[in-house]
Formats: sequence, C-alpha cells, structure tokens
Amino acid sequence: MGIIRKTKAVATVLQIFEEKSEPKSVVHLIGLVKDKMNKTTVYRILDRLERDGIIHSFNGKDGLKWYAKCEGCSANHHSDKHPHFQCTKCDKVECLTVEIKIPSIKNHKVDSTDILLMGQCEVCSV
Amino acid sequence: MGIIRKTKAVATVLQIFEEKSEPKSVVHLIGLVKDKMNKTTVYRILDRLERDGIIHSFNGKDGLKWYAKCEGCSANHHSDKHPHFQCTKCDKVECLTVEIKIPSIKNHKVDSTDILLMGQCEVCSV
DNA sequence: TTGCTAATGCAACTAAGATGCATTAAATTT
DNA sequence: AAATTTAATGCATCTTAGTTGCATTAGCAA
Repeated sequence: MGIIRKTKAVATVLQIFEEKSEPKSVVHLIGLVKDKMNKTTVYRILDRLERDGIIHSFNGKDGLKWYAKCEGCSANHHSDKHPHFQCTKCDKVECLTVEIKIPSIKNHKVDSTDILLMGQCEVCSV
Repeated sequence: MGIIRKTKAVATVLQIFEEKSEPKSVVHLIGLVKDKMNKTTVYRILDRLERDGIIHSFNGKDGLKWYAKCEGCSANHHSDKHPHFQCTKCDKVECLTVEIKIPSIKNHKVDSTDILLMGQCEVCSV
C-alpha cells in the first residue's frame, strides 16, 4: 500500500529490529533513538512498518504496545497469530513459536488473536 | 487481605457487575457512575474488588483495561484463565467459557494467560 | 536540477491512570 | 448513643502513552 521511503530514521529503526529479534516496547524504542529522532517519528515509522507487514504489534501485560519483526508476514498476509510471553519479574517479552489451538466460538467469527502468557522467563525462573 | 467496607460507592459498582455479567471497560464504568462518584474512586474500588477476587481484569484490544465479575474466583485462587472475545466492529467484549490448552514452554514457568480473540460477534457477523 | 510529496520536527493536545492530602463516613469500642 | 479509629472518598494535580496540525525537510522520479 503505502510507499515507504528509505529515510535515515527508517533505517535506524529497522536496524534495531534486525539486530535482535526480541520484541521491544514503543517506550523502549523511543528511548533508544531519542537523540536521533522525534518520538512522533518513531510512532509513525512503526505504523508504516506494521502496515507493510515488516513488523507486528501486540499489547504487553500492562497495556503498552510492543513490536517485533515479523517472520512470515507480508502486507496482506499477517501471520502474527503466534503467542507472546512476558516475564512478570524482568518484563522481558518473547515471541513464541508454539501453536495454540483456538476452538471455534459459535456464532462468532474469529479473525485474529492476542495471546500473552505471563510468568517467569528462563533467567528469572532459576 | 484488605478489609472492604460496604460503602455506597462500592454497592453501586458491584450492582453494575451483578446486573449483567458482560465485561465493562473502566472508561465505560466511569461514565456510568460519573454523577455518583469520582473517577479516582472507581479506579480504587476496582482495584480492591479485584484484589479480593470478586472481579477480574484484562486488557482489551486497544490496551484499555476491562473488568468482569469472576465466576469461580476468590482472593487466593484467581481462575481468570478463560479467554475473552472482543468484536472489532462494535467493540463489545465477552467472557468465553471455552478451554484453551496452553502447551508448556520449555525453561519457562507460565503463571497466567491473557487471551483475547478478535473478530465479529453474534450481532455483527450477520 | 526541478518539482512533487512523503517524512520529519515541534509544539500542543488528549486521555488513561496514579498520587498526595484533607475530609467524610463505615465499623468498633466504650 | 457517643466517641474513636481508620478505610474510603473527593479534589486537584501530575504522569505518561499516544495523537494531531502544521510548517519544514528530504527522498525520489522526471
């Protein structure tokens, strides 16, 4: 859909996602690039990247928005049906590759899911 | 834990949950009782009721907090593991009674889940 | 290199939710 | 029934995520 120009700001944000596939909260992202661009720009770049299927978003346990790089997504096919995990101790978020079966709900049409598992991550559960 | 006094404000909020078991967003609740109490009071009452296992909370699709009456919960045992459904057209939210199996995630300890299915509800899917 | 327009910066705004503190009103005690 | 205690409330203020309008800048194609 939207034409995405390869600006410096876009390159900076994209690189963050490419370096490490771990999801990042918008707040954290803004902090990472705050001396390179305005927070409004961050929000708008994230919008565009999501609209074009390059990243996907979901809500963390406290309602904050998180983004991560899409693995098998495109603008029209958004396969962000995978669940996420957030640690209740260190707040870290991970994309999970497990498949969670959603039963059909009668009289309802389920288009997408937002599944967040909470608990203790590898580091914190020791 | 916390002693809950049966104030008029608490009674008012509780009655809303008892009238209809449908989940309500905090924003909507504040609107419902805005001529009877302060919004801060609503937030605090919801906190207390949740802490004592009378209601449970979860995040809606846009990160807003929703509350609903607990069916089989108490202060120590919070069985709010059931999923919720939110309509993408009319925004209505429902508690679902279906069981969704969560596979175990290796090296992780899953304590709770936040599962939101999105799509079209009974009314909007016609 | 020119021209078009997407992208950015900036300031101001919106809205959810939290906090501190003085006051009020349940619940207990006397 | 009055006095006491302290949870609960109201109100003002603050915090913070996210949005918007508009002037300016910078990709990109012709």
